Amino acid sequence: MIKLHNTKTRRKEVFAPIDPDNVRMYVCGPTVYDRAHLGNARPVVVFDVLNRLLRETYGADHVTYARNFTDVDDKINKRAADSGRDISVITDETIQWFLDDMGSLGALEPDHMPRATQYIDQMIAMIEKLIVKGHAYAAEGHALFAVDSWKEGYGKLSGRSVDDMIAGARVEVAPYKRNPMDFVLWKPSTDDQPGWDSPWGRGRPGWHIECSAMADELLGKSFDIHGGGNDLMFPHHENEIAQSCCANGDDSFAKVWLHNEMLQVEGKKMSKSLGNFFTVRDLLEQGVPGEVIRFVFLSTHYRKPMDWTDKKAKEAQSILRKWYAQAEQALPGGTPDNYVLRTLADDINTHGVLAECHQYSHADDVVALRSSLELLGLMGDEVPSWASVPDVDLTLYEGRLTEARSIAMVTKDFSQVDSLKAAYIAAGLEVRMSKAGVELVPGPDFDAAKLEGLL
RNA sequence: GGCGAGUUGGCGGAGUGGUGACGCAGCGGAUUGCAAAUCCGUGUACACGAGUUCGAUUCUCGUACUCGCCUCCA
Repeated sequence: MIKLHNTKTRRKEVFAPIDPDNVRMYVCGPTVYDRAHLGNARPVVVFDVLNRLLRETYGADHVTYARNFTDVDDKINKRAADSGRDISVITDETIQWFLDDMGSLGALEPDHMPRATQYIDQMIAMIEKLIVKGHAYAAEGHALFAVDSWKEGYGKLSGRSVDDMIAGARVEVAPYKRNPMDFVLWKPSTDDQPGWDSPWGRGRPGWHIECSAMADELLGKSFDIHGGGNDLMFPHHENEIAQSCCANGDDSFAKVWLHNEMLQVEGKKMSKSLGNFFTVRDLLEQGVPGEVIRFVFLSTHYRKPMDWTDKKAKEAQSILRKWYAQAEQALPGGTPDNYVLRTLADDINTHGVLAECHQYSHADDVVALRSSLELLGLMGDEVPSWASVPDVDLTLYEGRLTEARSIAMVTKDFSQVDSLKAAYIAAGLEVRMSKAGVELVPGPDFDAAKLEGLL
């Protein structure tokens, strides 16, 4: 039994799919004009975990997950104009970057990854439908959604009314708008901007219509889950709902709305406008493994703000290193423990699963540990190379230290032992001495070159 | 100004109407030639005020503070 916090009702609800044989989820993807910053990655990881949970629960063949790429947008146009590069070159490149970076975080690719530019016809059709039904109108080359035509529904998701919003509105005041809150479905393009022919002239779609059109095309008029960052709640998701529900003529569209909280840096939201952002690629290049980033993300519940700190990353790295060494002893593909599944099913309580992993690790239950890590997407068929223990034969070095030690036991002069030990530690080895003998274990900073000449 | 989310021990961070996770760090001990690793033990934490209740950190209301959205943003 999966429970999810539905933004629409502001409550945690038991999730009951419309059709258990085809559970459908749509998540808002990126606008592709630049490398994804770390904040962009949070929803990707959150909904990747949910996707895995749904697949585990309903069967991998009974889940359809769609996430879009917005490849028509003024930010892209600006990037093209500034760099002199072709729009398609920029979007193709950025999409591949995104997939590579998110792949590094262990995110499975969705079943559908529609690009907005491939669904222009569907968008135009939906806008025409809205106009026919009196929910939209054409004006000066634009097509606009008329919020007054759906006053009873507009603003419900984000808990505001049309009248409230107009009071403190900071929206663009355009003479062709009937109501200041009306938003653009279609806008005219100049000759140097990308455009498509439409009943309202050559132009391009507004931002929100693509998600409505693509979700309709790929998932149907009603589907189960719609997700994204909570900064999209208004206006983006509100506008999507308005478009889809009015086009469909009922209150269909997504049943459950999920929103993840923002990622923060130094207590402030990471965002492009604040300039306090860094990319996933930056972190990977600094040597922070994708699994570590994922672990840090999963250690905070998705509906709470999360501060990214170096301390968390370091802690995550050493915990994962320890876990991988244990999990390696189990076979891949095990069935997740029931308790773990129940925990994760409780509104995606990833932290709870990690807490359970600590218990498994402590009890050395390598089978349960491995299946849990796999469920969270922290482990595949193999231990990540950064965490795997180097395959080196240290027998001779162990013998050398054992010998020095047994002599010292008699002479009580440990200087030779201490200097050997120091040299081994300097080479990144962990030195374990006990009555049973000497054991050397390569640590994260192991450097075989530093062992030369020590025999 | 409007709307929303949040406030848990040194830090991070779950959860619960009644015997108060877990991780990291700290402290004490075992172990060790000394260590490391490991193991055992250890913390009278739930912003404040009022209410409901036999009993609230957990429910309700209010106050303060923090954060987010209302403009491109995940």
